Amino acid sequence: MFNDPHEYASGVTVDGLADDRALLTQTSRAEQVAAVLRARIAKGFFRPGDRLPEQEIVETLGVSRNTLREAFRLLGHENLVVQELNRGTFVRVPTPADVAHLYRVRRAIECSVIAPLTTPPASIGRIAAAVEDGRRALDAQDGLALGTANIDFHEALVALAGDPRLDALMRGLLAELRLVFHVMDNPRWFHEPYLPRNEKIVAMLEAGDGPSAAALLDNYLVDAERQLLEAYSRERRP
Amino acid sequence: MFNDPHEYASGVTVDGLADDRALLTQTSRAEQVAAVLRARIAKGFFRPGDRLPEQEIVETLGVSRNTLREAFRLLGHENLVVQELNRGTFVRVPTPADVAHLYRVRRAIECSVIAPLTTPPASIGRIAAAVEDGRRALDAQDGLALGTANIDFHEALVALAGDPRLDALMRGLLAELRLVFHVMDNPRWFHEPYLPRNEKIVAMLEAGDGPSAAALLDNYLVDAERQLLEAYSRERRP
DNA sequence: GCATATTTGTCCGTATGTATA
DNA sequence: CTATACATACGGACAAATATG
Repeated sequence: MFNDPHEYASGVTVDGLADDRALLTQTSRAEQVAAVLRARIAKGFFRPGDRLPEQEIVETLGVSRNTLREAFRLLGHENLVVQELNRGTFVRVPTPADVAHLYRVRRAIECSVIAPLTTPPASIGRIAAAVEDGRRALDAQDGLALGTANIDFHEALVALAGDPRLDALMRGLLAELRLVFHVMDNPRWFHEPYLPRNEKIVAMLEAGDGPSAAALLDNYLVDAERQLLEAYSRERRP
Repeated sequence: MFNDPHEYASGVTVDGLADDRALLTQTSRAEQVAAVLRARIAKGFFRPGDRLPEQEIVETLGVSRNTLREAFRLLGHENLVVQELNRGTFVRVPTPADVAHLYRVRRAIECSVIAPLTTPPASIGRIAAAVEDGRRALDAQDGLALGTANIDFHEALVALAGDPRLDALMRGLLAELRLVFHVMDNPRWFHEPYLPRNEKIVAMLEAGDGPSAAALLDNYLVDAERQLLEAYSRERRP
């Protein structure tokens, strides 16, 4: 098929196109398995502290143990699971120190993205849309959707940098933060008080005032961290 | 010629690799193997673009393919190697976009650590020591030691946060940044102009003026990134 | 504390597919 | 086009550590 000369339309150049084939379908089994497990963990099907039994997962997914173990290594490096030698692989149970770390990095990253802005960013639509989603979720008393909208908001903020690797870093932080909420008994309305602040940040960005938006966001995240740590140490199951 | 296994690994040396087998004794085999390869990459024995031949490494280190593949997954997740499906594992060749990303995160993290400081930090000794090491290296015309001292300086800065996970994050960034210098022809004296700035930052921290130190560091890193990107696109081998 | 069953850690053999000379 | 070397993935094996009764 790729070698059939009739496949080529005259006048069209495909020079170097083959180099990009790697971008199409090329993903290893281990990555695919990791993606499946990552999704299960994110949705809370696998809860923090749960052991992930090799044999059972191997039989369910129809992959070999070696492949699954490669996937475990990936997730371990993402801090979504911990691998205890000769004991197995467990969904990570974040410590308060982990929470502090996550918020520390979030503040540094998110604020550094918006602080330099002096004009309204072109792609502010996605940010505003996330806030509106949050408002609708709040009106509909949908705590889960409110949490999702909040995550979208912060991912959209970081996306302003136009740095795909920064997006990936942020996704990892938020994925880990999700574990914190899965540990808590009642995380539903945690994000409620922060929706008005999100709206104010959008307004400041639309006014081209990045520094003020960053300052507000910084305070916001400090407050959120404190509130979360209080609730976390109170609610989390040992 | 066709049967010589070394023919495949043209440019890759595994001489002395067996010496590092002593490191294989503490945690899981995969982590140990990853540590060995990480060290080899950091020191430039494996250069950016080099393929890491599975069979040869397996034979040299005396571990199974499965274990080595787990180690490769770890290194891939650290962005030190790229795994091209059915082609193999290669030491990563950073792009200019990667350099920009690394400096973006460095600026955000490092500045966020020292900006809040209002009193001289207790553990400033390690920072000052790194600067002094740099001064000695410069006097001794030792470019390699100068680079090492510079890395120590920045790691010590981040260590002020007292966050082990932040230290690990920073180590990863600097490990990847090392790849950039391994690609360049003459990175030896790149850090020279920044030693005086390091000294000034130490002075500001000793004066308890975190915000000024952070501002200086931010400018510093912007300059370094620009200079590095210029030199990188000029010097890097294709 | 002991014996047993289970699970993990690691290695090996092998079949299949892919890329390259 | 063929041949070859290599990577991918699977399955089986066994020792070691852990969990269980």
